[in-house]
Amino acid sequence: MDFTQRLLEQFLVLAEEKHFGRAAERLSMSQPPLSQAMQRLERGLGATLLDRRPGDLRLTPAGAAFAVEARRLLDARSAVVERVRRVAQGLEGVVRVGYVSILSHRHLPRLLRAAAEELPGLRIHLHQDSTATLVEMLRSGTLDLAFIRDPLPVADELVAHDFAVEHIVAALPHDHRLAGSDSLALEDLCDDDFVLLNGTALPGLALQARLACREAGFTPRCRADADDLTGLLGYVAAGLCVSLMPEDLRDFPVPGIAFVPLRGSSPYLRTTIAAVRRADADAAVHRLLDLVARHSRR
Amino acid sequence: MDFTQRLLEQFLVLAEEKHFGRAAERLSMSQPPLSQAMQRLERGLGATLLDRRPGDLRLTPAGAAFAVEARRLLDARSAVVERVRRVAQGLEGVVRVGYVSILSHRHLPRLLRAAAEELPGLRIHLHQDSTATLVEMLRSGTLDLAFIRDPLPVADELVAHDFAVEHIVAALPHDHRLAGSDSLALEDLCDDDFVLLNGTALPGLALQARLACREAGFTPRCRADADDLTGLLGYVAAGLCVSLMPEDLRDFPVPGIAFVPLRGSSPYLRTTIAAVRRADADAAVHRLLDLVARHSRR
DNA sequence: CGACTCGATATCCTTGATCGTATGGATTTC
DNA sequence: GAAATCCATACGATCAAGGATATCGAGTCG
Repeated sequence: MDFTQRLLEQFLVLAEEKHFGRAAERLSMSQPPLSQAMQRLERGLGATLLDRRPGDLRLTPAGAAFAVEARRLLDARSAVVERVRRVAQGLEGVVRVGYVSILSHRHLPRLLRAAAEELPGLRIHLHQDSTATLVEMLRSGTLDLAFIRDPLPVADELVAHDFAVEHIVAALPHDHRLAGSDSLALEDLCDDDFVLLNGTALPGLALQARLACREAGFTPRCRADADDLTGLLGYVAAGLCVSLMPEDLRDFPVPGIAFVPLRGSSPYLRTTIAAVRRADADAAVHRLLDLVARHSRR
Repeated sequence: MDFTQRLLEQFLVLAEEKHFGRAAERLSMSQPPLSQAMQRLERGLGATLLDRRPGDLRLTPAGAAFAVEARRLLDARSAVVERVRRVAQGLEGVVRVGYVSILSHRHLPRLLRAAAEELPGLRIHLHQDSTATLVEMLRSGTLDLAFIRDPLPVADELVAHDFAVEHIVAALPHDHRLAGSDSLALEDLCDDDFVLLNGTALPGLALQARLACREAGFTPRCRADADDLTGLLGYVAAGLCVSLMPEDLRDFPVPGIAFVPLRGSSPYLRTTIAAVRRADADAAVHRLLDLVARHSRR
């Protein structure tokens, strides 16, 4: 048995009207084919739905049950159509987003808020990992979108979109002579002991910190190095070194550390990009990417 | 768009196989019509469901969503067929049952237990009322089945089925000379003061009590009468009168009253019948009626 | 480059769903 | 009993679904 939309509709109208003639009229058809359709329906279901007593047509208990279920079937059907269309348009769905740890502090919550407001039907699965792993997941299809540091390793299959720029600030011990300044020039620190990343965890930052110093005309005297940011923070808080860090860290006050902006910004910034597969046709990904573009810091 | 069962099935098989050729084979058809069917489906939905890339066919997000929904639609559809059939066969549904108060104590629980066990899909709506009202509700279609006292008032549209017989017992004050007996003959009470129903509430019992006395060869000296059973019980418990009552009341011990069976049973009983509309085609009612017949006390 | 794979397209056929008009048969109503 | 009402039946027409075969075109692989 195959309930066509039409057949269900015919039954429902008849169940309302309880009169073949009137029902047929409402359905813009003549009465006999309606009779036949109802017979087909009853035959297909193997149950009598209508109690045809002369002068007053009623539903059998089975008919009454079917009227309820038929309405539900029709509703379910149009809900399915609606849902599929929304998914196809990217208004509903799941996007798997990867990001590097730095991003989590300020940009990601902002983005998630915007997405929840603009694309309430979208569910975003978050995954934090290293840039290299994220890129691999993106290529293999485990991720749909990744926020990573600027140099996109393999550009052939992936496309990058600017997302955010982030200034580098100096991190000084509280008792440093410049700790109270509004800003400083990087060369003011040329005689200080530095602690910098050794490049295993955040190669972008490690590189750019050294580049910035070279541009300022000196090679930083590195008294120590560290695997990650917490290592840097430890050295600085201990009052042993100064360091260079992403400005976002200022949102997380660390006892004993002062963050001071650098004057002259151009080389002293790092950019975060949103990368997606070039061939990705997922509409939800593109909606999200569009939102990312509109909410990106330029 | 009209999702035929076949079309959904085709899509689901294709979504599993991810290969037009194999899917067509599993569907016992050739590949081209399957291609066309999927094109029709996509056109109808207004969304691309399949990502046809050479050598590997995938579902788009919309396609994946539709695969889930299509499965649900098919399940819902067969569930509807199943449910309608069960209702048509009387295995599921609602039966509105009326009963007179006396019945509630012993027979009704027994019946409900049996129904819950044998016809678990059946819901029974209970309504207690007087015989006259029940009969009227039955005729008007507000009730499907009614348990009432033997004389069925209007037999033309209704049919009666024996259900239970109930003996009449003597109700004596505790200090009555026969209160301790195992049984007594009604004529032993010919000189006692009686309290009987005046016939407004339970005309059957009122009548049969008097008939029983006449058959025993005396007219009861009525010191009082009452509207209902509680009135009778009051008089008897007060030690003022004896009375005649349905044996079921023995299940509810009343302080100060002794119930003593009567010897010679034939006239001293009342029968409860199950009445239904003669023309009722509701399968559930007939299932229940059949169960009633099998569980009736003969 | 040629064979092969795989889905799309072209073309045709069959069938059943769906509708129409005309009519029959049962019941109610006046 | 005649008229009216209401649903079922009979019969014919149409059209789209659903299928088959043959072929094309794109991409893959040895």
